[in-house]
Amino acid sequence: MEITFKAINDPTRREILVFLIGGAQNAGEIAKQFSMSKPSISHHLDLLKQGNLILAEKKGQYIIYSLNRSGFELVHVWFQGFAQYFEFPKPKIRL
Amino acid sequence: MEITFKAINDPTRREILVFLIGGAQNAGEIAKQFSMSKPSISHHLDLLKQGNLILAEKKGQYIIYSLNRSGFELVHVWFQGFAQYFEFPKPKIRL
DNA sequence: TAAATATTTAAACGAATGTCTAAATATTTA
DNA sequence: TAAATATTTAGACATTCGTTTAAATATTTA
Repeated sequence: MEITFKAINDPTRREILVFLIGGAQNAGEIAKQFSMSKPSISHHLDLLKQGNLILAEKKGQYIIYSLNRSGFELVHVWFQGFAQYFEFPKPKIRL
Repeated sequence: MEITFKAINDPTRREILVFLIGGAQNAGEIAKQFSMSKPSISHHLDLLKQGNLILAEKKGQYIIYSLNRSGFELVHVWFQGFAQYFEFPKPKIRL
């Protein structure tokens, strides 16, 4: 849990997560989105992976990254206690 | 947003938040929960306040801290995008 | 008004973090 | 097999972070 919150703490890593909502991407494509060296992005990807927020799958010489449900679920569960405290309004329409 | 995620990143601060689910408390009572100096707790409370996760209200010589909806809402909204990504499609009802 | 209580502010310091460049590893292509 | 491509690992360095003790501020009580 500690590592998951830590992973979410950095703005670049949050941007990577949002970027991956659009679909899985290899490391190079992810790095292109940022004005930062590839090793830095690689390091961020590693932390996101450690926090179970992304999955890495090797495909030839590429590594494809995608969102990982389990990290998000962990944070979601933590927040549930507060959601109940505040009684966030439930959507009236089931989509 | 940056400061809100930062505030949530520290384990002591997360414990303070959980503690406050039980109800508002003054700084001294909060500090009692931790084996840490009062100035450290004071600093953590300051960061939580900056992140709009808690409210501070002066009551005589005490300062009463309570959970603040707005910080939690901000994080909640951020997570909504991912919740949608992971959610299984709901069956459509034929009318 | 002086002392006691509650809390914060200030200054210092080691540990953790994010970034870079250079080098290493793995895979594909010529 | 050698060169090119994709990505990571290693090492260095400045900045940020969490903690402490000491001092300051504010309020209440005797």
